[in-house]
Amino acid sequence: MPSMANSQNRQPNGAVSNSDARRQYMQQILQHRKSLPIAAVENRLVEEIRNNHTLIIVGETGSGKTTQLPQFLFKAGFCRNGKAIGVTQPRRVAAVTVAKRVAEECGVQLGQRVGYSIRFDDMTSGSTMIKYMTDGLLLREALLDPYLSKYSVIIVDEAHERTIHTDVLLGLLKKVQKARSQTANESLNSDRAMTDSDSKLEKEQGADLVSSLKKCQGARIPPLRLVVMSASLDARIFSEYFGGAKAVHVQGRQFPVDVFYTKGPETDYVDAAIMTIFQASGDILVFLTGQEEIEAVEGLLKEKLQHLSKDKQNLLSTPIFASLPSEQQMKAFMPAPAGFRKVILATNIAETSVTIPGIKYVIDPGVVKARNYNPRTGIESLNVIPTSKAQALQRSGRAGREGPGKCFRLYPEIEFDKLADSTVPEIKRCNLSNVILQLKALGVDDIMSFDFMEKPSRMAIVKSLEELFLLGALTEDYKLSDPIGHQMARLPLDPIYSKALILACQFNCLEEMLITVAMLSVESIFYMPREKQDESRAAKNRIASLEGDHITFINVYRTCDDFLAKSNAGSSKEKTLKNMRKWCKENFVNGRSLRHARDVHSQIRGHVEQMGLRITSCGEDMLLYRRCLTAAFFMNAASRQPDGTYRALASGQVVQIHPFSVLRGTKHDCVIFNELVRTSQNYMRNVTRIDPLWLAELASHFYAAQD
DNA sequence: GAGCACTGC
Repeated sequence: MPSMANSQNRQPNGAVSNSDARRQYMQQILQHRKSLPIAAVENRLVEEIRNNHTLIIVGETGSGKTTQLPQFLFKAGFCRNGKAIGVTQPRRVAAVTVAKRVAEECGVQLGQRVGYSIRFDDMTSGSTMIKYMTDGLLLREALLDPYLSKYSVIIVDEAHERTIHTDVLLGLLKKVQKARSQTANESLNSDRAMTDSDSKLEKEQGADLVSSLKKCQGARIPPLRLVVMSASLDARIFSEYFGGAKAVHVQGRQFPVDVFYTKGPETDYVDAAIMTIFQASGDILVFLTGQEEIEAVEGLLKEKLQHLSKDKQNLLSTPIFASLPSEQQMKAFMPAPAGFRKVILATNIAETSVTIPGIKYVIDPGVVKARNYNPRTGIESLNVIPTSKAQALQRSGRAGREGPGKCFRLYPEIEFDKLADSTVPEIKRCNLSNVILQLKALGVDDIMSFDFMEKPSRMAIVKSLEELFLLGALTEDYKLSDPIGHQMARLPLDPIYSKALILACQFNCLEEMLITVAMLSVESIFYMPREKQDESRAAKNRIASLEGDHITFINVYRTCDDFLAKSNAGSSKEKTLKNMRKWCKENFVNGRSLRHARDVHSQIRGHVEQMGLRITSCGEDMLLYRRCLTAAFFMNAASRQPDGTYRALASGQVVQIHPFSVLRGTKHDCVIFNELVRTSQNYMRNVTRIDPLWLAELASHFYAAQD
């Protein structure tokens, strides 16, 4: 996409009037829109969507589908009934940037006809007709409006990524679609928008389809059109899922990327990557598995450069990974100084989440660190595994954004053929408690027979149902409990954190627990660069609580709050942000994470207040607070064995305190933790010491059989 | 001396 800065405020030499400049600019935009591959099939797409309930669009990168299709549909009158076009994205940034772009193309103010809505940031109004949003947000909307009645069309973009939200959303949309065509028919077929396909669909459906959705009595909602957009070549799975829905292919526009393979297998891909870096001649993007590996390669590169002649030292390496503070991430986006070439050492973040300009070469070792979840043990693991074919293609595509590029895959071509076509959908790799709670709140009682695109294992479903039951969210017959289950479903948190809040109200420490769940809901709070390990560790120890990580989080949150209150009473928002950045830097706290935690905190506080829970503080009585933690996280308790190891009480597994925990190296009889992660060993993350007697007292239903 | 890929409500 050519960069077209908004020229509205730029008076070109004063020679052209403002309105002329604007006209010229709009003309330029129109030309650009017409040149997109999708423009050639506008009429056909509009017709297909008019005639089909569901349409699958396979659009390659650069086809313009995300920005153009909603505009086509708006123009074709899909909003005439006052209903909006919703477009979902897996990522926040995408929703925001695309909405901004489309508002500009339409010549309207963002938040008017075109807007976006993501968590913490709603840029929509009553007049918004094209609404971009995250898929998770639309799922939340469904809790309040089960028919999604304000939309005439929903476009699910990037469906090939198969995030857990996309998968659940597709299942839900299928249901909503059927239900809505039924209500449309119930209204005496008076809706002229009814088409043959609507009545065909109505005949196919069972009588009880609507019964699981809350009935919207007397309302006449027109049928819902659904468009599933995917970049994967395989449209079949989507088409089959939607009863043989029609699929349309739209060409993309990318520069060619030559792909090279190694002759034989590489024993050491880090070594091979470094060799390849020195053979390429432009800006390079190297995909590595994690922070540790990136830092190792950085070190090796520096070492190697020192042994080269001066004229060959013009290489600048920059790391980028998610937990890197944003100021340092920015360095990857800056052009290298004249005469230098840039090597970006990146994790998966550079696959889809960020696009680094100027990349001509991609080095792909063919591995990725991926999360896996074992429902039996409740342990998450991070393993280095081969990428999928789709992932390899995505990576190589990063070299062809601005011109022809090259991709070096550090494995032989026959290995590529052996790779899985696509990555295992997230829904098969994670804990389902949250998803199940939401489905239950949407009226889906029988999870086992819910029409998932890809069904999670029976074990995973059963385990999560069990967990929700133990938390009191479900009754004995696995129905959503009242009020606890309903309250928990309303909170945008892991169910166990929602439960902790409800309990904290009874323990009079809701203020502390609000901070806790906010801090637990965000990415790592402490930042520990390898080269400043001692300094960062000292900073952490200054603020740490001997009781454990939970109280340490409260300390961090409150200390920063106090600092802000003292240093900028009454000053501007920018000043506050600046002060916060300063405080974070001095204390080796990740500013992005802490800001995020403050956002979560205020959002959740709002929800909790709305539920009528009283926010009280336990003051200095942290014993009370730890008892409350015990009551909430009783399933995650571990006790120390005579041999010094810890054993998780629920599963009996040997576990250890995570090296990042403030309790690392301490010896307490009993602890609670938030999650189990398996890397080189089974680690408990976020740990607090408790009295073992509290377990029997506060979670007798779980520990009844124990002495 | 150990060790957290990436999203999202």
